[in-house]
Amino acid sequence: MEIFQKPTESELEVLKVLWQMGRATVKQVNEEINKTKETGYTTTLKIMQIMFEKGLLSKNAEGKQHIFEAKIGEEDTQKSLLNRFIDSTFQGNAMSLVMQALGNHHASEEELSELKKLIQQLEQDK
Amino acid sequence: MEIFQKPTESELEVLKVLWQMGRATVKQVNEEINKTKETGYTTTLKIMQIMFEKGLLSKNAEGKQHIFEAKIGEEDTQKSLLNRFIDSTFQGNAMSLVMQALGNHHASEEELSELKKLIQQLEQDK
DNA sequence: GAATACCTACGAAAAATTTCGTAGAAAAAA
DNA sequence: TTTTTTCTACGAAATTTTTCGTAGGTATTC
Repeated sequence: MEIFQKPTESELEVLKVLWQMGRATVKQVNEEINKTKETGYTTTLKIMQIMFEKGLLSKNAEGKQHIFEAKIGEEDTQKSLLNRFIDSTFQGNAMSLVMQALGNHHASEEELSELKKLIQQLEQDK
Repeated sequence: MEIFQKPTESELEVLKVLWQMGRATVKQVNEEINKTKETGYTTTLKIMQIMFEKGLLSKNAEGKQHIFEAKIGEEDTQKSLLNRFIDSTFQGNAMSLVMQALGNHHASEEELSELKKLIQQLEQDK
């Protein structure tokens, strides 16, 4: 599941919107992105066209407009980007990343107990 | 501790070497980088000069050569990059990143018990 | 002290990414 | 049917990042 090339920052923004909405027009994606950051319509369009060429998105003509969908899954992409990030920033030391993330971000009780469950599971799989 | 701008990929490579070596000449950094990826000496030099201008590195003339040092710490930088990464890739959901990292990477027993200790601590700090 | 080796400075080319203007096609409104 | 609106396509400019060639300076060697 390491086939696709790393999406750029802009591409990732588009993917996030599409993962959330499922399928959307350029206009919709652009509007969503504009909640965070001002960007022209044609800019978003261009990014999405490039992503289509790269195979990151699929297109579907519906009348004059095109409906886009992400062709790469959220989890897979996160996984792949996470691995890269661990290598590039944490020297491959995943545990160090885990500890830092846990230390810096507030975790609810539920989350902690879920985490404990996962750890137990990992311990059993020895 | 969010003052510095995000280092580029190349800059991060330089930082990694300097964090490991403490202080080093361009030549040393370049040699280290070349173990992974072929890069010309002047390329590395240029990157390091830019980093110096940005305040990411400090320089120290010693004879004709300059000794460089990282001015930003490894942990702080990791922390800052990690936050950005969680936002950009995991929608701000740190727990989701933790779970994925744990699931995908093998953890030793020691690491797991260290992790459990941290969790206990977090639970107490409620 | 001339030749050689070793470094840095600088600028500019190359590559990758992002942004946007303009043209033109399709649909909707008048 | 003409006008207006709404989209996409395309190309090119702008920006950012990376790469490298060349010039010039300092130390080392002969």
